[in-house]
Amino acid sequence: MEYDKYAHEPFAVTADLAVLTILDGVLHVLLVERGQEPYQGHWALPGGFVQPDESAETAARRELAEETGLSDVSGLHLEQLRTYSEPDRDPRMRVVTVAFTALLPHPPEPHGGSDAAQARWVPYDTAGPLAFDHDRILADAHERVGAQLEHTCLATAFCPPEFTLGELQQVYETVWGTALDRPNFRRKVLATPGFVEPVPGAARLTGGRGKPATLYRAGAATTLRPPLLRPTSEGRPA
Amino acid sequence: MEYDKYAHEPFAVTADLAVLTILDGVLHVLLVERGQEPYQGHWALPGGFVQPDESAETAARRELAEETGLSDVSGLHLEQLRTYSEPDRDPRMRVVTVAFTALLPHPPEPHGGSDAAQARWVPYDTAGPLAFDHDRILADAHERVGAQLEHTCLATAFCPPEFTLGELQQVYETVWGTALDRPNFRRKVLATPGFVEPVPGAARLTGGRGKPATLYRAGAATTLRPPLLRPTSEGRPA
DNA sequence: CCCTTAATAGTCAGTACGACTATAAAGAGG
DNA sequence: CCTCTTTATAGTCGTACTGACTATTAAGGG
Repeated sequence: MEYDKYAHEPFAVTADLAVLTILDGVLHVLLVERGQEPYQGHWALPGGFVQPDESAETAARRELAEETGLSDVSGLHLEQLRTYSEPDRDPRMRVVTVAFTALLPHPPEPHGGSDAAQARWVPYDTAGPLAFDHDRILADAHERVGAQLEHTCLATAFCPPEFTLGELQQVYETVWGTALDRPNFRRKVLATPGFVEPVPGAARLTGGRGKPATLYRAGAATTLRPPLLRPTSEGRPA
Repeated sequence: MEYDKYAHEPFAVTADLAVLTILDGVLHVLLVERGQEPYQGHWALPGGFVQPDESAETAARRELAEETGLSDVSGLHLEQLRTYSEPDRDPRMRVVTVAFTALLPHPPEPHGGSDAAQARWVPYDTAGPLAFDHDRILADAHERVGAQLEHTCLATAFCPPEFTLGELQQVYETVWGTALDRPNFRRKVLATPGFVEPVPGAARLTGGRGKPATLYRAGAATTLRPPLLRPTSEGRPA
């Protein structure tokens, strides 16, 4: 790195977030409506400028707290996705964006955020054309999360502290968009030590219609060996 | 993203590279010796400032060409690793670094690079304390490449256009640091459609001592389904 | 009281995998 | 020229895992 080259051009650096959650069995993403040009009135991923004293991670967590109104975002899953730096991705100036993915269990109502724009949970499939290159960022986030489900215990990040195996399976089915065989999924999950552990208490009391399910907690494991691969569905180009 | 917040602070953006290759069965990384403060005389990952008209990817590829002296870097594997943005990672100013990994088959002698510093291939294990947070970047790159070998056909990027299965296996063994069973490795690789394809010509003529091996080319596949998992070695914390 | 719903248990054949053994084809050294 | 070493390649075998099922259990709804 050559330092005397500096002052060539300053970059603005932002941290943008693809905040995903599952509402009523449908994958949702948190979007904000832009209150100003460019792309005024368009929907975009929440985010903001990285401040002088914070890292991109810190900025992302701060923005996440502001946009969702969550009081405690310290335990939430936040992961760097990748950085987008094409010169023309912003019509106004040179902006480099470090994108993050965040996974929420049962999300709160986003209360407009601290900024003028309003925030809303939007079904992933109907997240129309977004501002800037946010369509691509969102697609990258979806693909990344889908891939992570195969190799990590990340799925529990979509679930509340205590959950049933049915709910965990729904996470996989929702993100992957495929149906899974229930007994096989159960066998696989329980055979992975540290993925989930049963809650000593009793079964679920919620207004479910069928047999009550036992509740589980996230275990200590983070990686899935062997992985839980999504159905080949032959279509996936190798 | 709020634009009127801009002008708060300019960031310098650099693209740094963890260029890996295998020399004599040992994983090597390309390092440059810094010619100026800070960290003058220390070794560091090659890299440089992103110019106004280029993306981080473009800058990384340009730096790669400059440092390695390769005339054609268009076909080489280059992949974004992650971005490092801690406020204090550079003692001089606020620098955000987009890190990349690059994989080379048979590398050329690095001829000092275009910048004053000299460049050299250094065994990964002896890549001592590096400047800035480059130790961490290098470790992240190693871990990422190791993980990619499990799920992608990336290993061929370490090999010349035509290679033997023994050479391909050596890539896995070198990066993972573990020995693999040769017949099983061979069975697995050949059972994955599109991973490698035999070269119609004859076997290798090189001065090998044993039975000549058939030559293979990289196939069209990019992902490995099912994955080629590294030996559990029980030690890996799940 | 029966039907529906959902959770959980269990079966079974095909496949993948790890650990081996065996054979083939080259060079090295006497 | 023969043998030993080296490396590639072929094949075996028992275990574990997977996908596709069927069966049973425990709730709620009409």
